[in-house]
Amino acid sequence: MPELPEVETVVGGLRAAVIGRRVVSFTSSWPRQIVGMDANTFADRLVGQTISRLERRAKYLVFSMSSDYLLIHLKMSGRLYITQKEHEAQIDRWIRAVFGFDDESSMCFSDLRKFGRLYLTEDVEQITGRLGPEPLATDFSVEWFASRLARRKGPIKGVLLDQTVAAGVGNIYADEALWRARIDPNRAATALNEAEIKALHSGIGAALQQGISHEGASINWYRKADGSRGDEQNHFNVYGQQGKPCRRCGSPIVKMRLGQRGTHYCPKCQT
DNA sequence: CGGACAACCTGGCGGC
DNA sequence: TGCCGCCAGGTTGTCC
Repeated sequence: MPELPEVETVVGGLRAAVIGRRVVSFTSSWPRQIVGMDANTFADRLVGQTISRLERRAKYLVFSMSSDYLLIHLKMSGRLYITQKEHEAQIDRWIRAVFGFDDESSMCFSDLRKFGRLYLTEDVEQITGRLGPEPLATDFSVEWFASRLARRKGPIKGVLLDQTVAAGVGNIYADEALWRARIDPNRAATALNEAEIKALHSGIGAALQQGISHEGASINWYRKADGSRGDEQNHFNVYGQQGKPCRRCGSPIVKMRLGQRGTHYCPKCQT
């Protein structure tokens, strides 16, 4: 589920509620979500720390605490909600962890598929160090992007999903970016010319920006921090649009399998 | 190092 | 209805 725009939306929805909050309790019903230490160690170390900042890095939420960073990755089905203590149980069926705060509110981590992960570390780089630049920041330059593509023989679609290339892009926004750039997802990354790389670079930015402006895509599990849905799913050009006419040329959108991922594109105008 | 693929989980959906 | 297989916004480990 959540890619860069969804995580960005969740971060924005949580920030006001968590900044300045001290963690007074932590419970987990699925300890395997905690990476690198057992649940008791995690809880003991976390409780008492105060949240000073909340940022997004790629698809991670990064909470700056008194002496550690708390990182959360939502993977496919993770949700984060702010709620009052007495309402925790009724949020949804898949609450795997609850962070209790000093003002009686809680942050609930719901995760149907149990792929989501929690990290507590003094050194945030240990977890985010291998990620590529933020695709919406200026250090994600066309030149840098081109240099990364030049050493990848495989299909461009797969390269867009590589978090060391465009950190935060996932399956939806990769397909949408390729449609915007009119590039066939099967094309070898090394075969793209300068104009195509430039178009793809700006296609990535435009697709992500549109996702953010619609507060993410709620196809299935993604929810905002207040439990409501995003709207981006109503604005897709290709993702999930198989059989429907291309908004640009009218010919039917096709879904295929590329790598292990469903891939949506217009065979007529993406070449 | 790169590529291919299985694994991690649960639930929804289409087909029979 | 019921069962079965397939699919899903992601990453990581293993093998070649």
